[in-house]
Amino acid sequence: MAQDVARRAGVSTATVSRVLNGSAGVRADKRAAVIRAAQDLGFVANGAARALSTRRFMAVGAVVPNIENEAFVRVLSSFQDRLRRAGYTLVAANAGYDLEDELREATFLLERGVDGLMLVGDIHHPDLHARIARSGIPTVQTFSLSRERPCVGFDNAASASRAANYLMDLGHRRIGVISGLRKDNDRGGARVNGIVQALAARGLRLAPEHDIEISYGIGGGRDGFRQMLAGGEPPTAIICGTDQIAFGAMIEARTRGLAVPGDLSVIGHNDSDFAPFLDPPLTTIRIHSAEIGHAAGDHLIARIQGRPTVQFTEIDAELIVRASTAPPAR
Amino acid sequence: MAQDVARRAGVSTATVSRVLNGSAGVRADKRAAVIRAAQDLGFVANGAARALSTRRFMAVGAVVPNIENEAFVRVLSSFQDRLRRAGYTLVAANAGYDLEDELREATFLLERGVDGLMLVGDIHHPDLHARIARSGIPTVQTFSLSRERPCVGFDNAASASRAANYLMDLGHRRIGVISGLRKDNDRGGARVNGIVQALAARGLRLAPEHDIEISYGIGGGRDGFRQMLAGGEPPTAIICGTDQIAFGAMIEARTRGLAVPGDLSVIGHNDSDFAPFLDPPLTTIRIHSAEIGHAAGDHLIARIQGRPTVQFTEIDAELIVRASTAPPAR
DNA sequence: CGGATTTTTGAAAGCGCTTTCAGATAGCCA
DNA sequence: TGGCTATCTGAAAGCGCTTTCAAAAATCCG
Repeated sequence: MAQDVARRAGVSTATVSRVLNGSAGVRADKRAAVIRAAQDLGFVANGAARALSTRRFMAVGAVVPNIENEAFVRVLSSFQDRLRRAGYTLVAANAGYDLEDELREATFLLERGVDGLMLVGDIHHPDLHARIARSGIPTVQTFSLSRERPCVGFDNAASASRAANYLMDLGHRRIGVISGLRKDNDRGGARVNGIVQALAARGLRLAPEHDIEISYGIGGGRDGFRQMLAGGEPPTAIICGTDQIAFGAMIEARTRGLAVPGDLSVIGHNDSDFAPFLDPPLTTIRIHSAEIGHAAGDHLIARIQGRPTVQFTEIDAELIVRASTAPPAR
Repeated sequence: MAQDVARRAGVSTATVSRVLNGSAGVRADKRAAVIRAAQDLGFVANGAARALSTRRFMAVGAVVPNIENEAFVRVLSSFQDRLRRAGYTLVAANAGYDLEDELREATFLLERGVDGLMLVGDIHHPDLHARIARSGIPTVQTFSLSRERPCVGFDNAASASRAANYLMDLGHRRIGVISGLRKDNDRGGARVNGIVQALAARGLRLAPEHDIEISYGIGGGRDGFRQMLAGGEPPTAIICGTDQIAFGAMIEARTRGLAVPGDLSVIGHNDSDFAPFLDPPLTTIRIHSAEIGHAAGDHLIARIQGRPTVQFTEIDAELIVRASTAPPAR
């Protein structure tokens, strides 16, 4: 098809290619002729041929645990933003919190052809890195930090610790945790660990009946808190893995006649859209999704283009204090 | 690289290709040898070469107004589900409710190489269809119906009408609308039209001060309702373009001392996760996102593979009645 | 104005697969 | 076992670009 353009413009395909790729060294009149011809014909280069020839796919893959999860979507969106600017396409895939599936999806992307890959978290299928290494493309890990591999993320343990310390500073001693499923999820695990450590540092511990693991969502939060109440003395404060879980827990608390924050302080994670509008407005740990996505995108593009990069980027999470937390009742 | 496998297996690349693509007619022992060799070498076919050779990209594009919008994400997710089953990759792009941007993104996908394209809604840049036609790939329109082009969607006007009729059956006479921005958005427009028609059918009209257009989100909903109250006699019921808007309106109503549904009935759109958990639980129009995505995916795959399809698929939206609607106060 | 440079240009060689087509093998039956 | 099919297999021709390399054209300079 570049043939057609070449014929119409009275030049060779080599010149067509040069013009369309903006390389210098084409006389102005020929350049104009090519552009005209391409326009007239509505020429659209064949991406596969170009990719085959240049050995560049102009595409970057991303494998996230759940495309429907707000936190990941926000990061993907800002990630894509940066890719597009550099002329790259984002191809996103769903791993569904399962290492086998993640491996399968990543392999699929590798086969399809991508120039770089974004992954979430630290825990992967044992074969994943070998396979990526073999393909020779750069990778960036997001949402959690790593010493071994390039990453853009935050210290999940530290930010959860901060939340726990904040609650303890308010005077809470019985603190509970409702997290999403932690199997194959280093972020969730790290958060709980951070909380456990913070508690330990002040001589407290996370009671097993206050350590609840449920599936994500508002319904999960309700179930989780119900479960927690079933286990003896209730906590005076809880830290939830997401704002949805926190929302569910607050609903359940209200149903049980517990006032938030009077009888129960609640902290969420992610600062979802609705968090400031809950009743009471939810204290939560805000992840700077846009910055993570931008940094990850910039990093990957730079690596693909062979520019120097930093391997470790920490984007601090932030505790947003609203009205769902208060000192415990006397 | 298929070279390497061929050499190692002691066959030609033709046979390697045959084995790896599952085509019949390869003797069992050679087949096994090829599979072994491929495995040993960790062979991953070059997608570009394959695409160039087969003239198939094994990718499908989708351009949605906003990747961060729950309704679109859910459809994309189920759409992708079907594509993956058929071995296709989804490449999604953001149009941001702007026709120029949509055109640009669609063109980008076309260049990159996709075998099919999913679009949202009926209103597009005048050049879009010409460009798609030239590329010769099948397209499917989602979220709204069309007589001209293959589509999978629902009748936005009819479902909004249904909501209005339901409110009128409850006895409401002053009904307001808070919609998202309607510029270049046929769905929003159709919904308002549906409501206007339903009202007209019963001799009512939508007062201009009760027809509010705001940007999406909870904050938008609050602002919208505040604006509506500023315009004279308040409505006894409102229909909102999304559940987020409805949520915002409910918050604003409560702030103003209006009880829901006592003083104000509220209906949302989309049946978001949180809708059943609001206080009171939100009556809303549920869009069967998963079915839309599946149907759109199946349709496109069938077209790509040259199988017969139906051109018009209506997936009915459904009014989910919860507690945010009631007869108006006397 | 002729020769030395510099700038442009096109022919042709890939890129790594798939697929056709004809030849090689294997299988079958008399 | 020979002759004839039915199966398999590999050589080679693309797929539609990019890019190298050498030749052609334009420009420069003494």
